[in-house]
Amino acid sequence: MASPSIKSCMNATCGVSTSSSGGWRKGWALRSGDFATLCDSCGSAYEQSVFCDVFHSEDSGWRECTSCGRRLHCGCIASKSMLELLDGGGVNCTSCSKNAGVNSVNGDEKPNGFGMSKIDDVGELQSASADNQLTTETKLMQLGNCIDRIATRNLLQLQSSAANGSYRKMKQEDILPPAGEIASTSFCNFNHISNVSSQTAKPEIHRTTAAKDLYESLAQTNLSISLGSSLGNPNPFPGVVVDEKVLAKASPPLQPGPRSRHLLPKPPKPALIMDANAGMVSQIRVARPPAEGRGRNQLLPRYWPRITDQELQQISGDPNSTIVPLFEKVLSASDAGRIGRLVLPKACAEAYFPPISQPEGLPLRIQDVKGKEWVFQFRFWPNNNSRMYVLEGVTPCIQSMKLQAGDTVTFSRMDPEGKLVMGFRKASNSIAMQDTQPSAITNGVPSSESYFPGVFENLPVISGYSGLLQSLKGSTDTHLSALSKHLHSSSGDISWNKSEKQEARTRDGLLLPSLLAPERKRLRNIGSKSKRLLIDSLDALELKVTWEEAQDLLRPEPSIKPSIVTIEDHDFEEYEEPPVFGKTSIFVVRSIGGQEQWAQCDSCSKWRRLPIDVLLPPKWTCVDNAWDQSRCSCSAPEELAPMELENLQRLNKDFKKRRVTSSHRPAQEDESSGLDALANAAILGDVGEQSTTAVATTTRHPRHRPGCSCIVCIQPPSGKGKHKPTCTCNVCMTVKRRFKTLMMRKKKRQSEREAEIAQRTQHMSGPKDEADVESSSKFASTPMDPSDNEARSGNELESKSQTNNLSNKLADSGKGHLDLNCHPDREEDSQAGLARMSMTSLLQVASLPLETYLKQNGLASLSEQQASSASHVPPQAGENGGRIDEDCQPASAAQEQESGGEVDDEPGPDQSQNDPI
DNA sequence: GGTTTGCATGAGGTT
DNA sequence: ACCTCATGCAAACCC
Repeated sequence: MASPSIKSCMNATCGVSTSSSGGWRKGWALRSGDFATLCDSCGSAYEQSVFCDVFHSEDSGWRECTSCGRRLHCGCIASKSMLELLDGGGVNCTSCSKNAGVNSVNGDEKPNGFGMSKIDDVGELQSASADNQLTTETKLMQLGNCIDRIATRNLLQLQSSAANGSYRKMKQEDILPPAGEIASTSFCNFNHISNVSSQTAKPEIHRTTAAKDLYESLAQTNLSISLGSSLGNPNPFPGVVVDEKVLAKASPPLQPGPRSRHLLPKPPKPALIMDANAGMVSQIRVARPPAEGRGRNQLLPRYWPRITDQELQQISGDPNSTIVPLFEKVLSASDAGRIGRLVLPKACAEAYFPPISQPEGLPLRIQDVKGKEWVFQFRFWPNNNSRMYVLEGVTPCIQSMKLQAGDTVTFSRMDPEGKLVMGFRKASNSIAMQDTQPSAITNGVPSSESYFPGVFENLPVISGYSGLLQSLKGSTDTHLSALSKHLHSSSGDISWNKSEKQEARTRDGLLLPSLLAPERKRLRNIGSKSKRLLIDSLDALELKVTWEEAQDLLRPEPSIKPSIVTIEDHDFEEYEEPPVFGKTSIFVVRSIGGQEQWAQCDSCSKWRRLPIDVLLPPKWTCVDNAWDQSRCSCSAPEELAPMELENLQRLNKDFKKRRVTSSHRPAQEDESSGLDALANAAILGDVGEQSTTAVATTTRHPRHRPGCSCIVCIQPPSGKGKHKPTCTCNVCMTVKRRFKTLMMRKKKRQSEREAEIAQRTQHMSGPKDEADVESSSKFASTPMDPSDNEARSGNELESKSQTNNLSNKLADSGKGHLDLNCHPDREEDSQAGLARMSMTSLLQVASLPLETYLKQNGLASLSEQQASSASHVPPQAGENGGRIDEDCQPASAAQEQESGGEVDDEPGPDQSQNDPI
């Protein structure tokens, strides 16, 4: 009961002195029942020496009457009005009107061990009185509870203050009471539990609901706790608004005091249930110092559970169960991997999980939010002079929760039962964002992603919490995710992420500024520790997508011509200026009309023809069409003929589709891009006017515009080389065609020669067109850059020259370009200078003759095919036999064309595709 | 050959 | 300087 104001740890090696101001002792945790005291610093227990004079302790959200031992949940009980805090640190229950005396601790506390002793009725009142009956363990737990309560009280106070609008900027760290304080309490429970061996949680207890509730409550609890603790206010009154001053003062003391070393043998303590301060629903996610646990002090802020008060509140919806947030951890790649091992923070493991002396550890039963119980092997590995704790067999659980690296797993304890509850929070972007922004406030609600502890540190706490949603990505979401459901419903402000919905995460958290600080720290820690995660998670994907998209929009300055650099016989474009962003457009090359650029209005979606050298801004509408007054309004009809429009749209659609797909199958898609360009070009040509060629935008490298057929762009990405037999990417198609072509050629060589001759003859007339086409195709190929578009299709060489500008392209028309596509094998093909023909020529050929050819051969469908899949390989390989060569060689193309049907047919669309060879 | 298990290593963080 | 923990690695184990 009454105790000296100052006590020193009797452990000679510790000697930590603590003062009991207002009944609050720093560095000491009360153990239940026996009145033993644990030194938060060294973990030593002194059963006889130190008595806690103040038993008024209140776990967050819970208050215990020091007189009658009744426990009141502020959430369910109207609150503070029901309680009366005593200066001495005691709490009086207004219902009994008894003075809080010293008594305290007695049994009221509910032992929470892990499933150990349950004090069932946590509900409103628990009679501590029963204490007598309580076993020592129970008592211990109670003690722990007491401690927790104390912490709670502080928290409550803080909360109340917050509620009152007296928010203060507080850094969690500062504000939060030393984890130890709180932790110790809960801590006790765990230990206690462990000792008891009743680790296994008791299944019966309210699972699902409880879990959810718990989570929520936890969140709240934590918050409250953190607050309270942080405050460290001696102020007993929860309801009382705490002055900033007080808080400030409090905070220091509260701050984590000496950390006990894990190594120190700490007596198992019963985990205390942190009662959520129901009354205070804070939506803010706060890193809450662990309520109990011997090692709570030791816990790094990053492991502090971050649960919003709301969450906790909701979780604790069931008055009978209290959720005590224990700790959380951001899953690392290893944790989320298939190994099935979840590395537990040592401090957390030792503080909240049953003590284990053998590496084998013991099975730990943990219930997930859904109420499903999982059994993990809690064990450790000797590591240097320390231990590495792990939970084994977590894969199923993690998978069921769909967790991945970067997501956060939260461990809480459901008090009455002492059952361990596992929650999670989707990190999604969070990780990546951690360091980044505080932002992400959607509709006033910060996205979980935005949860950045650090960010908000300085922010004033909003009384309602609701206002502040900070997304600590990791933190909040985790617990919340589980609770999210409740939260959503309950508080519109905060949307908890359901594990499944990443979206949710964004909103979950409201962080108290004060708490935020710790989070920040935590974030820092996390960031540093899991840098990989940043990239691994969804973020990476997002980034990738963004990048791809960006690529599409990257284009060289229209007015800038690249310089051609030849490296190992390959020409590459070099631009002095960096690429610029612009709206994706489609370039169409018309044999007759030259090149055209088409862009779709962002407003009416109509396609408008633009000068080829125009570079559109990301957002472009008809109104911006300064080049065609007749179509500078969305009301103006579309210029394209139905067929053309259809093709154009199809092309565009394909392109987009490809892009999307590419994101998932980068390798293939990318590869095909160049070919596709040709295909597209061919398609357009087919459709609209035979001569038109459109090239879808694709770009693998910022400097290689869409349509670029350089070896870099055409090559499959390194490491991706595996293409399924059914792969229809341009590369594969090309290869196939080549093969067929070769075969075909061998068979028909002679006959083909003749045919070639004939074709060439035909071609003769075509060359001009080709030239146009080539040039055009180049443009076309590069949607982005008219100039650049060397036909993706193929020839880089040509493309090189072509790449430059349209003009250049035109001029170049593939002369002297090396055809990378050419097969060394195909000596034949390459033989004639035909090889040099280049993709461009192929394109040309393809575009014009192809159609005819296709029609002749019934290939008309090609265009369609292309439409369906630009990369589609023409089934008509047979015919293509010659074609294959085409791909490789311009010559072949010529041949094909010449051959008339053969070459042309495939070439049609395919050719374009093939061209890339 | 693939997976699991246990330990070792070392970067990063904390004291 | 020390501690924690994510990850790598190899032996053991399993299919």
